[in-house]
Parts: sequence; structure tokens; C-alpha cells
Amino acid sequence: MGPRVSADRSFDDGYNWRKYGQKLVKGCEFPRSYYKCTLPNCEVKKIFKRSFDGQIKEIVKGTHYHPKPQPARRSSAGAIMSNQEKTDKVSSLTAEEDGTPELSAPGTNDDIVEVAVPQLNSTNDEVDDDDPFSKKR
DNA sequence: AGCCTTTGACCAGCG
DNA sequence: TCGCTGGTCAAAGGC
Repeated sequence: MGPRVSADRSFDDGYNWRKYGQKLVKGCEFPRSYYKCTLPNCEVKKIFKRSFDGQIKEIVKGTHYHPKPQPARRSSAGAIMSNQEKTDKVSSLTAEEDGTPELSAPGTNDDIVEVAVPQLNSTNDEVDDDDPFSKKR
């Protein structure tokens, strides 16, 4: 295992996240983790919830209005420099959000994005019907 | 030296 | 009005 990489940046989507809290909520036997974007102009918050069966749900509140930072952070000489993400991508993102709020959910506000991360559990059999929320995507 | 991680306590909102 | 839950901030320690 990595010296500093494990449950922290396991879901590193290219941005830098800083954990600012952890709380054990009722209903979940696992604690909830709160992450915040470390970018100066980004206050996007991310909440990691652990569902039953060990399914991880990533709730992202907010949107990144700038390109992803370079992986030049302290790490094992990453220097991948996969400059595939250009500012153009950002435009696309903003356009996407500005395009269609859809979601007829009355309680839906702002731009909360819920992403269910299916883990490679041993019982890799119910990756689809394993969703207790049955929310139409 | 700087940044990140972890735990506890406090505060706010809702029922 | 009180109680409970969720969420956030702060401080200390470690790498």
C-alpha cells in the first residue's frame, strides 16, 4: 500500500481534495467522510458515503470551474502530464451545467451530483440490481 | 517548512 | 421548546 495514498485519494478524479471531517451517521454503520477541494478558487465539497454491501457513494456538491491541477503534487514522480484536460473541457462542463438542470426532483437544488461507485466485491453478481435506491438514472 | 490526516466539540436546522 | 442529526471548524501530530 502507498504511504499516503489509500482511502484518501483513492477516488482521485484529478483534483486535490482535503479531508475536513468525518462523522458517523445513523443508518450507516460506516462513518461518512467530508472532503473539500483545495484549489484556491474552488469550494467544491465531496461527501463519501458508505452504503450497505460496501458500496461507495460519492456526493459532489458544486462544480469545478477551472481545469484540473497538474499531478505535479508530491508523489512518486508522477509527472504524467496528461494534459488532456484543457480549459476547453471546462467550457464543456459549464455548458453542460448551464444546459439542462433537468431532474424533475422538487428537492433537487444547486448541483449536487451523486455518483455510485460499484466496487469489485467478491459477490460480483449484483452490480446492477444492487442499488437499493433504485433511482432512475 | 508545508500540507494533509485524524478526533472532538460546537453550532444550526428540522421534527 | 427540547432533542437529535448533520455539518463544519479548530488543534495537534505525522510524513
